[in-house]
Amino acid sequence: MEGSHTMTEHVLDTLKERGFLQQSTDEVGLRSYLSEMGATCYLGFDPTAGSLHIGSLLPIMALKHLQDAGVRTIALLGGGTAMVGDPSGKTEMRKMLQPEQIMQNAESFKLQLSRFLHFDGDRSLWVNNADWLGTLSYITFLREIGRHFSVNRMLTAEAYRLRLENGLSFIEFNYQLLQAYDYLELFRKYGCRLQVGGDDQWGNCLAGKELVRRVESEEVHVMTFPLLTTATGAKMGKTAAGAVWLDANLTSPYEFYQYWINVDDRDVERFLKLYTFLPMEEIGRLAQLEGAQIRDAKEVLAFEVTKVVHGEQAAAQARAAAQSLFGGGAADAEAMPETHVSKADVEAGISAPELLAMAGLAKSRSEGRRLIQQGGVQLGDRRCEEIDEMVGPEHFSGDGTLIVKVGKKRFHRMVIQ
RNA sequence: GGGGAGAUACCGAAGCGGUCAAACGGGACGGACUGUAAAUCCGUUGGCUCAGCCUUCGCAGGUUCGAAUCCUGCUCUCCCCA
Repeated sequence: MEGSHTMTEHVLDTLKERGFLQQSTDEVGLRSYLSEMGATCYLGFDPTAGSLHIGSLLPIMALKHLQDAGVRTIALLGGGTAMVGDPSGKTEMRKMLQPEQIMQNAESFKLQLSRFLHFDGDRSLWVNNADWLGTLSYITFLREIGRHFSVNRMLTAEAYRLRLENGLSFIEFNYQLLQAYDYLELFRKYGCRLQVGGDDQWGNCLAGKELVRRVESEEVHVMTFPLLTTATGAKMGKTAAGAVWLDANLTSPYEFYQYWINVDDRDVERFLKLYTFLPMEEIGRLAQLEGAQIRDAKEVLAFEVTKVVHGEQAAAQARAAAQSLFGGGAADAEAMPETHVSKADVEAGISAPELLAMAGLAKSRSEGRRLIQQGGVQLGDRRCEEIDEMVGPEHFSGDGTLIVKVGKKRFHRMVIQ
């Protein structure tokens, strides 16, 4: 099963060795399917947020691997299913979203995804399940699809057990049927025989597989990816500021890069395999590094992932900024987040806590005040000692900028305008 | 439809008339130590014109010198029975 003829390695082996495979149905059948011409797989995206975040990046990476191996990929946008809401893994019903909101999210998803998957021609498709779910007739749906689902069976599923304790509304109980119907639809329309997704979707995916078998008497496949938690047990991609988004306007390339630099030592190898396209030999070498040298591996990781998401130029810029900020040099920090302040305000003097609040480095002046009291604030190259220190023109350097540092690694640039 | 339980700060959870800006735990943040890591230790964690003041304990009223704590109504959640 090793077969190290690099060029012709089977995608399934690639995915396995990089740690993508969590569960799959009939691996032998799946393997041969993926080798067929015209093999097609789909991945669903839930447009319940305004942007994709790191959590969605893992399946996207997997999809890239599949695409590179010649598999046709379909990105399914859950415009219809988002109207219902997936109860999997949730302890309570999530807020129902407004249709307009969903549509808007869908648009930005498409834009973001097109960075990774090129929706051109027939190789990579973009579909929205609102197109077929939206026009379903309730009675018809119940008669054709609903009758294939056993409530008894659904209730024994792990995904619902949790909710049985806290209450599960009927609308959410229907989610699985709709998702299953998606698979049937894509099988019929595109001959799609593989659905991939996060492992929390295993149950929903299987429901689709079953449905296709019952209705069409055809075997289709399911493959899931692990749901990552960091070595410290936290959910992937969560920071103090919230999720790590793929949208540069929500999480700047610099912050994005920093997220990866700050990853736990124990996660480096795993993440290199999953989130970069570096060859395994290279990753193996980086994984050998020990002690402080692990930082080099983290730099490679951060650079590569940032490159995948934001492009090489942004990645290089983020790296340069990080190196100058943490390497001691006072070099340029283009990629650092910045805030503009008016000349008049600066001349009048801005209190230090106020400045922190303006820059978003503190949620309130009180918080800024506390940060200063705790010695966590640096204005330019001097530590701010007094909570009522006034920041005026003399704090800014010749080019009218002032670098404010909070804690060990949050930098912000104030610019006089 | 009937009966019961409950809604406290980011989360979990104490408090049941004053000493409550609200115990404790987790998380997060700051400091020390380091390698922009982990672990550990110390500190912080409503707002403000900050040794003082203002607004918070589901929402709206009420009792009281005084309410997160008592009363009334409302909203929501959960459980049991139908």
